[in-house]
Amino acid sequence: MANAIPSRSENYSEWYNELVKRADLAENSAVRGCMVIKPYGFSIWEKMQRALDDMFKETGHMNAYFPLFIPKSFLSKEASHVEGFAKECAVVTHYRLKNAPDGSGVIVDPDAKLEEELIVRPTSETVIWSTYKNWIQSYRDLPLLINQWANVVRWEMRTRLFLRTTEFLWQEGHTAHSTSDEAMAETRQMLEVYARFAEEWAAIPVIKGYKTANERFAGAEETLCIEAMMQDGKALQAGTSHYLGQNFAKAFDVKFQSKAGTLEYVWGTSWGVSTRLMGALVMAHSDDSGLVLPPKLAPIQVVIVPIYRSEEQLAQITEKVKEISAGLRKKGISVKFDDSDANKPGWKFAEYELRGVPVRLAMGARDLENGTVEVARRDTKEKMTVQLEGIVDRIETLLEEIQQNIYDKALAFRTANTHYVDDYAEFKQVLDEKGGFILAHWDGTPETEERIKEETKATIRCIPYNAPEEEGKCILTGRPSSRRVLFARAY
RNA sequence: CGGGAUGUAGCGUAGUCCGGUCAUCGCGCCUGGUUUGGGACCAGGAGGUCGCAAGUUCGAAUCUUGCCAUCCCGACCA
Repeated sequence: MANAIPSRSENYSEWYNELVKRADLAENSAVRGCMVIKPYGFSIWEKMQRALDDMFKETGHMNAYFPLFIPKSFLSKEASHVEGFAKECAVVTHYRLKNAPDGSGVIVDPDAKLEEELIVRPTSETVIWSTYKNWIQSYRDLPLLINQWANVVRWEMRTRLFLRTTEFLWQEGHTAHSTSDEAMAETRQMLEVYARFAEEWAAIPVIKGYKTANERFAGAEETLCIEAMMQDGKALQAGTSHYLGQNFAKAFDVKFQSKAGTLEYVWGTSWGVSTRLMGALVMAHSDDSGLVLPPKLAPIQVVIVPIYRSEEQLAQITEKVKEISAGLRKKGISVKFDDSDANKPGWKFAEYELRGVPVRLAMGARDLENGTVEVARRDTKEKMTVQLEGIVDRIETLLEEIQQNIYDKALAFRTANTHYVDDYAEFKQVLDEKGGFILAHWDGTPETEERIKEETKATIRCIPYNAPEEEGKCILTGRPSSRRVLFARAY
């Protein structure tokens, strides 16, 4: 192992950083805090986009595109929204450059100052609601179900590839409804979509729940989220869906005439997932040998490595491989045949493990003779030699098995690292010694939540949907509580 | 922005205290050959304003000053 990446146990965050770079997902760019998503990484993101986009369409949404720039005044219209977003934004103040008088390059032309500054969108509620005002007059115009795939900018202090970058890619859904109930139903529905995507595609089990008032999206009345556990026990918010009430409708004066003839403000939602999901994918499944990708999101699902001593042998192998590839492709399975002679088989094995290719086939002289092929699965690293007959069906089944196994493994890990705690001292001890999720009682006040956060760095990730009614006492104050909430240290 | 550290080839590094054949080594890259069932080997080769700018000196990667950048720890966050 000449090029081993750091191990998870030694230094988890270094393992993550190295893995993202070495597996060719992304790298830091020349621009502070901004990353370059490389082709291999981007093809995973494309698969995520495709899966999510299909689900959005199935639930009746359409894509549209709104401006990158937002007039500064828009951001002042929704009071709590400003509070949450006005701070870390990129601001365009000028529209022209000119040559520096001393020839040292270009400078901003001071005469080209904008009348009103433009904000590079940190999220698009404001531009979109200002547009919706023109689109909505009647209850017949509702519901309005729009999504946009876009980039946004948030001027974060410290960045990490995929997890927190200054510019990131995401999708943001923005819907408008004639009733509160319908908006709330939409909010829930989209959280379900996210949960289904996380579990069925990314193979990441998630906990669905409500954010506390402290953690709520700026401008939302209710924020729903899915929370995932990473292999270091920390939580990662994988998606959010917000019930906006009439906040943005009021801020942008978006009203509709009801069937009864009354004029009412519309009800809104917004929901989003970002390239942060890429980080979640890496941290949830991968191991010390590299990425472990769920087959449904893997850019290459099957790689075939020939092992040969002569050109004739390679030709024979290639012929067999063509049959297998054709069969796999017919089933929609992506295959790569790596017959480059730049590297030896051993090198290729390690390389494709690093890149997380779910299934590897190796074929050599031995196999030609016996009519077999070596099948290796990335998730368990098991290898077996199997007959060529029926190989395509076998691989198809194997891919499904791997998808399921990766999910099961993540779920087992989460279960093993979720603790029920009833005492504050134990709470701190579990956090420091074991990490993971903690289900504990909380008195429901922001003050208590804040103090626990300050003292332990743990936050309330969510109030789980399915939290059973249970009498208990707040771990900090001892005041009564009727259900447990989910605490964890988070990304 | 506060605290700490680091900038030497595409990447990772030695040398910096003590100025003088010191620009070192590994990976990668190029050429040719032998190899190929778990990260091959041999031979040859290309590649560096030592972060930038001043200064001290006969002489600076090394000393001084000032910039710039990056990383780690905080405050902020999808």
